[in-house]
Amino acid sequence: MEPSRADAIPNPAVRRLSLYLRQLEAFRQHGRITISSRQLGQSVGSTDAQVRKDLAYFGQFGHPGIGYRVEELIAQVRRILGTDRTWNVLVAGAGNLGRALLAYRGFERKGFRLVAVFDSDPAKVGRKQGALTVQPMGELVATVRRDAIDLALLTVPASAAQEVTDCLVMAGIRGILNFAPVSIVAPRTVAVASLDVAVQLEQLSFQMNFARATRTAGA
Amino acid sequence: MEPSRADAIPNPAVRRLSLYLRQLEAFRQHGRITISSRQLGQSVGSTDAQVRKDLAYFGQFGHPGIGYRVEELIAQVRRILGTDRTWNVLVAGAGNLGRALLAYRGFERKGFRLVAVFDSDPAKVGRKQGALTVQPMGELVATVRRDAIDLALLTVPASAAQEVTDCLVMAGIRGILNFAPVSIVAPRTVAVASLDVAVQLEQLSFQMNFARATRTAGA
DNA sequence: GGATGTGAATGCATTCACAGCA
DNA sequence: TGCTGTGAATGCATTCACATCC
Repeated sequence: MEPSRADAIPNPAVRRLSLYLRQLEAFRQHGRITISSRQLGQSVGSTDAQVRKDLAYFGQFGHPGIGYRVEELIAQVRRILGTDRTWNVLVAGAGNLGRALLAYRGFERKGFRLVAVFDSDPAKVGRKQGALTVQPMGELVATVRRDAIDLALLTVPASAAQEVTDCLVMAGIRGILNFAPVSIVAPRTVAVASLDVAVQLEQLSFQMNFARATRTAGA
Repeated sequence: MEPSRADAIPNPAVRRLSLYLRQLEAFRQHGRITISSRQLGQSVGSTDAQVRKDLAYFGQFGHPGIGYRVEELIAQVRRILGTDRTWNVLVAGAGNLGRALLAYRGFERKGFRLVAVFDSDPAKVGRKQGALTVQPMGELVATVRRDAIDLALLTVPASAAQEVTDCLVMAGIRGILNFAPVSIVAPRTVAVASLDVAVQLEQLSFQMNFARATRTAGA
């Protein structure tokens, strides 16, 4: 079905897939039934050829003369990204950011369910955080296993990031989204992505100096 | 000094510059005086040649036989990124995320000072948020001018993102970091970067399906 | 010896442009 | 006619490898 060798697929293409999906969902909400590669590309600041090429890495989803059927393409892209299922996610770190993420009700619709929250601070353990209760780190392994948790949002302070990462890896987590402003190291069997606000601000700062705004394509 | 045409500089190089800076600050904290391109590259998961090439776009900062002086290179990179000064930043949207960002004390050190917060909800206006008081949107123009604010963190719901963006642009903001899970459009004179948690989770999801973890280089 | 800086070579990603289908 | 899918051509970014300097 898909090319079995994922390294044949340009990484930038996968990033754009997420953006296409976001736009497609917006188009669906507006009642669009079909959409051309040109329109989809324009909506994410890209070209028609780019859209077609990106999608073609994974199969033939379009209909010549018509374009792409919105509903159908959403399903395909979700399947490709692996969000045609629900991933269970934990939050490591019940600070301001962790709590803000827990309160956000938009992940479920995207295929991610926040099912647990952990903190090493005894003062925070036991507190209710929405529907969830903050658990001590000691329960990590058991909870990950019991609730079949695959992903972690790492929202601890920079100083604790690596230590907690190691715990997550031990517990069997397979993917980590790191919000701490440090690099973390994990075995290559564990997927890691990072999201550092300061880094993005620096990119903006640079763009503002050289007015040639090259527009950082969404992340 | 720098090449005057910023489009001669690969965009990925600028992104890596931020990561180098983060590592350099860590090395400084550990007391390192000099560092080689190899060591710096390794610390961000890159190669020595890549580091040298990236830096060489902006000048000659190294010392053959020695490497780079940490303190000196930090200063240079900050100058390149434009964070050798302090940018005044506002937060648009005093929801959970906005408040979490306001509470974070790490931006100042990086050259970004959060100086104002706005919300359209009358119930939130007037509330204290740390040192700041939530202001109504109507005061946007005046405050941006008075406090010389250049950058905005956009933390409003998706449904309001475009409308508030338009207000920010009107008020004279020159850069926007968008946390809402939608594309926003702004004049090309305004720098825009986006930071969508769901998008990053999707990238992780993809990586986890094709175990060939290509490791999303920090953002 | 141990580093940098940099042209040249390679490898990727994007764009072009067109055959083919509805 | 309108649109996709795709080889071929282009353009960018990364890597190599070496002259150069402390």
